[in-house]
Amino acid sequence: MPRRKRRYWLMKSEPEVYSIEDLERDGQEPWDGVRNYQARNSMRDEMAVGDLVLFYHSNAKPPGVAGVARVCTAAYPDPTAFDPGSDYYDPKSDPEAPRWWMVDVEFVERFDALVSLDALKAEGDGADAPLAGMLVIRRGQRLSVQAVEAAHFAHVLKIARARTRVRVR
DNA sequence: GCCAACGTTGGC
DNA sequence: GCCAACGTTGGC
Repeated sequence: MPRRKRRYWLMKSEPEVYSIEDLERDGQEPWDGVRNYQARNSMRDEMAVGDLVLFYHSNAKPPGVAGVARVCTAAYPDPTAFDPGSDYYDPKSDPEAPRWWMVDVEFVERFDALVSLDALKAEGDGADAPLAGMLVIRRGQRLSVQAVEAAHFAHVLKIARARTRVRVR
């Protein structure tokens, strides 16, 4: 059986809650608390170990991609849904038929400079732009776990690398 | 702090 | 099954 092609993702986190620096420190983190069905479906049905993730800082000044993570577990039921003491408790999620699923992600890299939403938008403006059609730059896009095209993922890395080179020289 | 976008809920 | 009301996200 041919190996499944690696997929690419963008996952949002408010840095005040959990940042790329936190992930760098911790090494690995359970991505619990997602309570949106589309995001749940992505994690439960489409993610696989080894997939790469753009780690996006939302509700930040400025917002943008702060680094890269990697999916490091298969999907499993989100235990916070069963915990009455958790902010993410969902009394309608039954351990026998879990409603909410999650994966763990591990640290890969922290960009030297944030690739800001403005920078993404600047490269996504126009039909032939490198990031044209990227979901995160669309106005009103709230989905916290988004699929990213391989070419878009590569281009975001290219932006980050270009900045590093300038900074380091 | 405002508010556009949009997902969810619940009445019917 | 429609849709108005409501709640949340998240940029600005």
